[in-house]
Amino acid sequence: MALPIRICDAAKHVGDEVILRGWLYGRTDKGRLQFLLVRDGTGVMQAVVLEGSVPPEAFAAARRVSQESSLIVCGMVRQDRRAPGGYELAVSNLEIVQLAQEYPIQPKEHGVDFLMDWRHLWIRSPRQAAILRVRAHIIRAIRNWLDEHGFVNADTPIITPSACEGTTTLFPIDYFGAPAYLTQSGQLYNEATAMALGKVYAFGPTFRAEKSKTRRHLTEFWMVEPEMAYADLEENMRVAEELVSHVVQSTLQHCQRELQELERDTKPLERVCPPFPRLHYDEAVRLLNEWGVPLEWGDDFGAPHETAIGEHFDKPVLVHRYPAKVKAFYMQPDPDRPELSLSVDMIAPEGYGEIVGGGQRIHDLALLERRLQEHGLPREAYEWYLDLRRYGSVPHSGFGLGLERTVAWICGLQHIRETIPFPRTLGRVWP
RNA sequence: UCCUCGGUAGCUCAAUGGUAGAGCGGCCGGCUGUUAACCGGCGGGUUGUAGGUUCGAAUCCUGCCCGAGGAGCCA
Repeated sequence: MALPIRICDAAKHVGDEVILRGWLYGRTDKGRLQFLLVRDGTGVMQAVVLEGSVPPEAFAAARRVSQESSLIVCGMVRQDRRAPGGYELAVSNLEIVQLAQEYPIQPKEHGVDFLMDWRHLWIRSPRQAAILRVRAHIIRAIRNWLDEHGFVNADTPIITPSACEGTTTLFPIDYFGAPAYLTQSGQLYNEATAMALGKVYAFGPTFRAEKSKTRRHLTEFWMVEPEMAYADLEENMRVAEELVSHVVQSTLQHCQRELQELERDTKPLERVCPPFPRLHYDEAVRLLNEWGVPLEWGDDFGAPHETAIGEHFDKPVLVHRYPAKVKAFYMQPDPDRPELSLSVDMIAPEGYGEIVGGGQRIHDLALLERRLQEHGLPREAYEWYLDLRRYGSVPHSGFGLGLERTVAWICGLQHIRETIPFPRTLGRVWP
């Protein structure tokens, strides 16, 4: 009896009578011979329908089935080097589930705006589906590594009460008449859960109302944010490089088919293993000026600086000890040079920019209070955060890894908007 | 917010002040090995929008709208 199979398992069923349930991706009409490209979410397979080998009504269906119609196809799997992918289905019967209307997306070049308007259908294309499968694997790899290394998943709220660092980059919402905001980071809460559980991570969406219009920005994106009690900057960097290396190697191992579909050159990814180069901020400034990308000591990196650093190394680079004034208020100062912070950014190779930002947090109550004041932040909003320094404070560190930037890098994509099923960017909240 | 480029058929584009076109998709017909097939036929337009210049504007000028790339911004 014929059994339903998934196209990704077709090679295991050569000679078997099977059932494919999917959608018509494409076709070639040769008259008495119909080549139907059927996709089922796991892959695409050619189904060959020959007049006379199927009931007349099934052949009629094969002739009129339109792109993206849903259909169920029965037949025998056979190996044939003429078939895309090497396997095809010799069809014995076929049934249209729903005959699709004229499909707007053709298998050819389209403009970005057009495709984004049809994003709910665009994700059916093999390339977009491959990206989403890689994204899913990367999420799994991140969770697996953290779970296996003693981190407890403790998610932080998406609705937050106060505008901690100014309201311009926050999306305000009406919380039963009171102002509230969508989170831009779970970090402050992670520090609380880390004091409760030792090593934790939050993994969820974050929101930034920045008017950024670049290939690296979304207004809604996902971050994984590990936080560790009793960890210093060095341990933080070790965890970041091991996590990123694991994610890359695991993706190479499990997503060969997808990376091939994306035509990703995997050689640069194969090199991604510990240790990553570590670059002191002082040294980074010196090198950038040497390379002709001027940067004054004390300034933060812009896109050209990140690109230059990424281009000069064949692994992600850990840039550490940025000047305190370009980093957040809670960054622990370098004990030897208080004008520097114990901060770290990881810059991905191949021009993909910053994928990790983090550092060691201030654990001293008095210093943290002083920093809040210096940054002009409302103390009342941070009382609970200051409590973490009143009740068993310890040195601690953590970082945030941007999921979409990581997916874009590993997949080798030109734009971050393809890394999430329904991207939210400046000027697009639809569909 | 700034800079640059763009907006013509469902899609991808052409027409460089003088009759708005092609390819693809769709529809009809043909073909037993196609690979974004091929061959023949058929439909498809308020040239983003509002003004201006001109005998005449898709084309030149101005405002606005929308989009793309980049910058700034971005724990």
